[in-house]
Amino acid sequence: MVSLKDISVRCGVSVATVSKALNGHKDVSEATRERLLKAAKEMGYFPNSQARALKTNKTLNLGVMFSDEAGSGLTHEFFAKVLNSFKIEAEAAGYDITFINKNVGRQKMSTYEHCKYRNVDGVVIACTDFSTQDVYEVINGDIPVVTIDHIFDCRTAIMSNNEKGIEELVNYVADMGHRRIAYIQGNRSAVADRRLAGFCKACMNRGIEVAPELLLAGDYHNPEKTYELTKELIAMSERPTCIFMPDDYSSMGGLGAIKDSGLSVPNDISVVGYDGIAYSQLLSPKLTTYLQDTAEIGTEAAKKLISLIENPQTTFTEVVTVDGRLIEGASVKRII
Amino acid sequence: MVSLKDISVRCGVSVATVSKALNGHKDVSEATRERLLKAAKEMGYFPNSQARALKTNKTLNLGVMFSDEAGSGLTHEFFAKVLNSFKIEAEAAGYDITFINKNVGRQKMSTYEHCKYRNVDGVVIACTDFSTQDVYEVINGDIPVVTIDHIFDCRTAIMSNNEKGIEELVNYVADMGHRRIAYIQGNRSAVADRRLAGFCKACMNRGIEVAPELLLAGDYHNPEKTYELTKELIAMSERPTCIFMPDDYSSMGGLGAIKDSGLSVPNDISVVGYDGIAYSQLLSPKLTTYLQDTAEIGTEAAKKLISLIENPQTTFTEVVTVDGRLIEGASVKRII
DNA sequence: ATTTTTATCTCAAACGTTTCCGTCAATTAG
DNA sequence: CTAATTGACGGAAACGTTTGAGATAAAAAT
Repeated sequence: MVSLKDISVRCGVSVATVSKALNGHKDVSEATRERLLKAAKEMGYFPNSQARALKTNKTLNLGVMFSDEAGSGLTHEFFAKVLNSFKIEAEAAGYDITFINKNVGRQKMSTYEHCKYRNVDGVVIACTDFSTQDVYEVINGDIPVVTIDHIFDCRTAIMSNNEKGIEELVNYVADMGHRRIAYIQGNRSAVADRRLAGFCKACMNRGIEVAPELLLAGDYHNPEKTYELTKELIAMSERPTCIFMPDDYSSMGGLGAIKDSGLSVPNDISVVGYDGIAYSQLLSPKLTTYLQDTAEIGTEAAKKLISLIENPQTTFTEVVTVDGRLIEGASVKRII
Repeated sequence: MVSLKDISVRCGVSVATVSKALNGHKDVSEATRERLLKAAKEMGYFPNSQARALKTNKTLNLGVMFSDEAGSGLTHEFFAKVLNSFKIEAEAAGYDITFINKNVGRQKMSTYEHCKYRNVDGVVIACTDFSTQDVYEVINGDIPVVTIDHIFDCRTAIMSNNEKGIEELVNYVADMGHRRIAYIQGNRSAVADRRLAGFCKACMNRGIEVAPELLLAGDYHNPEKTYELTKELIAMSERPTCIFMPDDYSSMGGLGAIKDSGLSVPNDISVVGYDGIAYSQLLSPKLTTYLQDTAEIGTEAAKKLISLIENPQTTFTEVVTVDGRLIEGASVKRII
């Protein structure tokens, strides 16, 4: 490994000068700068990030805390897409991203401790469960943090506009004439709460009664559970004309239940999903759903985080709301 | 930030002793070790990974090179799952993983240069295109490397058994009585070649003619293209009784084409996919496909890479083949 | 009682940077 | 012509570790 020193001896200058030349400081003549740059290139020099970080306390490294009770963080399409755009934006700004977990070497440590150990410049948190000790520690630590889809006091959050998304779907469905609408919730979480709030509010605005028996407690990303619940709904004496599934993926289970019951979508019953994943538009009929702007969420998260890091004095905690877009498929039938 | 020095002054011992105590060296008495450990904990000490790496030349950090012409690396379910299990295994062994790209700070650099800069202990490469200059540099560098689904000379590779997968599918389909089988290829790559080879070989073994007009050049992960090609196949005078789709995701396009033509699966035409993604089993009929053992691939990749890193002298380059498993759905009809 | 071993700890260099401060010559100002 | 300014560069400390070689004292062996 070729170091600054190697260059300095070969060129007969001091290490300090080489460092300054390569980092574009002004107190080095143009002539020597070029000479040193040339030598550096010839010798295949690359800065040692560890040494640099040791001195500067900047690692140009962003931690990603992605957890999920199922442990399948990356397999989750929403997370994967958000992370992907986060990564692209971060990389464009010169930051690397590394996953933060709970052990390094043989030692166990908390996520926060891990962040300190690696000296990440900032952390983005995207979890299904924000109520853990691990999250709490990071939130209360002194590393810049951005959270996704969860609001903590005094921390910047990027929020997918869940409330608005559901509202738009309710309005759409109401416009199609539906009045008896079932809603299968996701597992209890801030996101689920917000969506439910949006549902109830929009129903109220449209004068639609929210019948308790049509408000089912389901799970996100759980087609099996959704299958069961959909069966229950279908078996009702006064069957709903439209079902809100927890998300697109789960809706596959719901659609299966409907098919297995000898009914068809949208003729016998209408269905809407949530997320706007690719598959939803490959089904027939295409699913009417709400596309979350995952690209924008990830990009925004990276931008805000980097801004917090690089301009700590001028950047303030804020909540960024990212709207999505209703995708009109063919899974909702006009009944009026 | 509390350092070894802080502990040493507080406890009245030398920095060296603290270091040794905390790292479990034997030349420190049990009494002082405990005293130091206690102090370290109380003071909230955490080792500085940069300083440590600077000395030891080990970062406990693994680079991940995930590229994809579409730039959608993480969104790709196969990649995401492999990466996920890779991550789990690596973390269990105490390694972090960071994505390697082409710029750090304001500077542009090649992937290999980036690896050197970050001093990753090893790199795993999973790309759709292995023929780039960037891959070439890494392969020819001096960092331990494991590749996924591509074989380079003198480098360990983890291979999904594509040949066997297709062979099993052909045998299954042949057992069901199909003789006129269409095969939509993925885009030109080592994987596509291997699958095609498996297809031809198995057909030959079963005495099935591989008709050139039934061998179509398609794309992986491209439902639209697959839609078109399936339409072409359906329109043939002597229509195939079974179609091999490039992969499960693409097959959604093919299934759409069949439905749009007023035909049904599997009654009018049989279909098989490849990958075994979750969605394929939520369709009705369920897709008959080949489940790649992504968990094993990722786990194996991490194990081999770590082994190369930690036992450079006793570990040799090898090719690990990971078998998958045929999933019998209901998309292939028995016609004999 | 002397020597050897063992256990425990310290010294000090090294890893590759960055950066403040100082030096020295050349240029400009007075 | 002297004094002040500027430009270009070097010295050296510092960041937080690790580690082999030495030091010291206590224990064991002779």
